[in-house]
Amino acid sequence: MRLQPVRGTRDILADEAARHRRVMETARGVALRYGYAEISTPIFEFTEVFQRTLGETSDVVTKEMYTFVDRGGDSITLRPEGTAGVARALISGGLSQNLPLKCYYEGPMFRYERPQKGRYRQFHQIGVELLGPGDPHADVEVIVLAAHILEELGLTGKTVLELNSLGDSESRSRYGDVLVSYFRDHESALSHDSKVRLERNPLRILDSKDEGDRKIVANAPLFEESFNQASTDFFAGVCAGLDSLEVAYKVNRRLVRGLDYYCHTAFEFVTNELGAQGAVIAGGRYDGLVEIMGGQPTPGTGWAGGIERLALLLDGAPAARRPIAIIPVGEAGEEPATRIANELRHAGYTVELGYRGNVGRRMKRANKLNARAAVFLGEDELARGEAKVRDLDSGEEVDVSLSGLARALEKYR
RNA sequence: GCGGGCGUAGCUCAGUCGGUUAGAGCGCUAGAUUGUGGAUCUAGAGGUCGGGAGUUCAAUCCUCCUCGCUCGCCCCA
Repeated sequence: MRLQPVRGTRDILADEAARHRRVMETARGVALRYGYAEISTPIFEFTEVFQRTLGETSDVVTKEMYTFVDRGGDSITLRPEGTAGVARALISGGLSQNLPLKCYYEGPMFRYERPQKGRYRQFHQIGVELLGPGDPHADVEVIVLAAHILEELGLTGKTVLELNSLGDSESRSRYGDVLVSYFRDHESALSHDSKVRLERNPLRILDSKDEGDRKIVANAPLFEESFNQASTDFFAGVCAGLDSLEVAYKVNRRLVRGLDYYCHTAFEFVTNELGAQGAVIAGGRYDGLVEIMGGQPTPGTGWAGGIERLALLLDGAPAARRPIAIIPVGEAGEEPATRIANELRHAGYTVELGYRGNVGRRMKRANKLNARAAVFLGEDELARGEAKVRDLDSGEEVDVSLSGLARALEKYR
């Protein structure tokens, strides 16, 4: 038996768990204020759900999916991202009768990749989807929502919003042709990786990190040169919306999307503090997705954020609550201790009850847990129906009647 | 999937140019203190030196394989 977590998975405990929770609670709270309702889709779906929507040639499909055949003979895949499941729910749950659908989700995703800092095989995402509206206001809303979450997490200064447009499907496809023919002329000078991209995903050449590629890319035709009027107007609308709300962004004409269903808006909130894993929140518009899955054509826009990556940017763990330590003194205190701890917990206190050792040991433990106060239950006090309460910051001690204990501890809550 | 670096106690790390019982600090357990914390002193527990194979009289150290971590590439949150 191998006593280690599977590669790319890990146990998340204590401080790190607290940071994750802070990311999720902050995101959920902000999303609710924007009218987004929580949705929880299954963490596995029929394989086709992801195969169809992610595009047969994307890396996610060809080499990164956790796929297996279940006992009923169906091909099942652990979700590598959240959008496809939401789109599937929209169709199979009849939610398209009640558009717009505004939802927030959080939970684990799975990709079979080589782990790195901020990248795991089981990782966790928060995300929102806005299905129905096909106009730039919707894109502005989800971007502003993301910016708002980062603001509440105190990460505005550590991230930059990069923005681009891929144009509508007509413009994107025209641009694809122009781009492929340009790169064909320079094919011999392209890196090996980019020669492969040229066949499978030419847009990806634009954000290649290879020096030689970058020189060729510098003179490549730009997206907007292939835009029709509608695409130009759409992007202008998004920019205007962000401007009016004073959300800072940087247009990055090389920003593209790996997944096939994106159109128009593409954006990423990036940081330079996580090495190669710069993107902490990324998303865009995916008007063709629902139709590809067999539903009525439904525009959509949204994003996903990496909880691990966001948590890594957070400064410290949120302060743990300071408990009240209950300390039985001698045999006589043992039974009352559990009873009083129970009462105080029901009264809403965070209570720590040591399990063994003399008073000195228990005090050391209380101190290590950063307890705010200690309640001593000794034979003498109990005989009088009292307990001794010690303020662990000041060292001050007072005797308090057991019946008034909960009230007396109010200032240490 | 490709390339580089690294795996010695719970944590951070020494160390052995191949040689007997592998060390430190912190942490942990206990005592000094059977009714009072943070300090101090004392004692103790804790290691298949990541795993396997090879070379050798002898391997934690050298070689190979493997697992894991890490950085970069691919791709992506």
